[in-house]
Amino acid sequence: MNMDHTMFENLLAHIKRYISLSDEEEKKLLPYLTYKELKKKEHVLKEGKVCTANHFIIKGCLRMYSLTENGTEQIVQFGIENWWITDYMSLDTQKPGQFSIQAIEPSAIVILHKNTQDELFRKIPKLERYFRLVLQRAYAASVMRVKYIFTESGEERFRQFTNSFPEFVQRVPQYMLASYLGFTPEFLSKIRAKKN
Amino acid sequence: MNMDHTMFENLLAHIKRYISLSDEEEKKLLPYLTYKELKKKEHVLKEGKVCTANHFIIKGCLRMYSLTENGTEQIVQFGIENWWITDYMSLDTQKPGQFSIQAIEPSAIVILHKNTQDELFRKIPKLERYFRLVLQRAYAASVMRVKYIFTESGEERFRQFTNSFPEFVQRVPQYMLASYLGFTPEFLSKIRAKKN
DNA sequence: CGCGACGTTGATTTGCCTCAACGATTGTGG
DNA sequence: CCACAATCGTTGAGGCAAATCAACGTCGCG
Repeated sequence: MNMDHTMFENLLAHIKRYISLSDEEEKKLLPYLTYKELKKKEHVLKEGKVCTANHFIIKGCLRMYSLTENGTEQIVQFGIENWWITDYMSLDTQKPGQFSIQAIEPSAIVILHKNTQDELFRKIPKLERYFRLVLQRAYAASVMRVKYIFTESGEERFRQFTNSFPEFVQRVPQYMLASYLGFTPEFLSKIRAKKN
Repeated sequence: MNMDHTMFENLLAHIKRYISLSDEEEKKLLPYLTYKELKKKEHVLKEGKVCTANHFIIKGCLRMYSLTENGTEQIVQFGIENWWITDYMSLDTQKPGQFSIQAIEPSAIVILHKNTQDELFRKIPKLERYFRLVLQRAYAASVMRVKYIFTESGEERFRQFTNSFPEFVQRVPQYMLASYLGFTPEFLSKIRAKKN
């Protein structure tokens, strides 16, 4: 693990997009963060476990997913650089959750532990604002997603997603993209065969 | 309009579920709030307009929806007593939004205006925490909803929703419930005809 | 090299939609 | 207070988007 002091720079830069942060506040913040590198396919959370942390992605790509009755995996969220990813439901209730979180690529994350989070927020109350804004955007995006799921066909959603995130589509296997968009890999394959 | 000082009690009580609030802070908060009563079918936001406020529901029931290409309405959210409802996307970007918000029943709301919101948060920083927690729950619920949309059939989603919110199902017309759950009124009617 | 993971293609099936016609209920103006 | 229209829910026939199942090609990796 490459433990120099630049590990947290991406996160600090991200925070400063939303709020100002003095050098002193930065220093206070760092002890609450843990840096971790993840191998491809490594999990940070497994379905049925209590979620104990929030995860900021420095590098790489993670997915949050859930097992369905027929044994397949349903992806509900992807996370890439500069995104926070966690099971907020389990994190909030501290009960076993329904989601697993796993690295799709070799990745690096910063971990913010639940058990010290409130103490951190007491020391740097501004961070409440930062996370409020982060969550507001995440929620807005999630509501938009529900709208698209209901108003657009699978094919339309695929085309829009590809147009919006062309570089991301290259990074993940097609069967994961299909799962995230809510249809089967076979169907995605047929869409691509048509117009291409 | 019944303008006595109890208008904001529901909201104050809701805030105090998440954070403490002194009498003095309460007094500082009140000037930033506006109380409004809504007739059935009255709008607080129309698609294509910039969203300028967040809305806390004191009484009644509202829906957020969007017009589809074929002219029908897609409901993306319901709100009842003690819920905040707004188009966070438009509220954040201050660009025209994709959603309308309308009272389904005669309702009463408290309005928190965007243009004074930051000033309020500067006076009572604790409120950042309150909204962070509110948004965290809303986001968690939205992610769960996406999961159910993808992993359960329409019929299953209807049964689960009915079991989870039996009293709410009574309050809204079936065609709105069908829209929220992502299928047609005809289909909902056929589900009910089966097992009943 | 050989195996397992991933993507493709085709045949068939199905969950839900569309369209249309028809009761029941609500509400509104005369 | 009634008449009539509009709104809402129901039912049935037919159609379509996407799922399922199965077989096969290809590539990367141990």
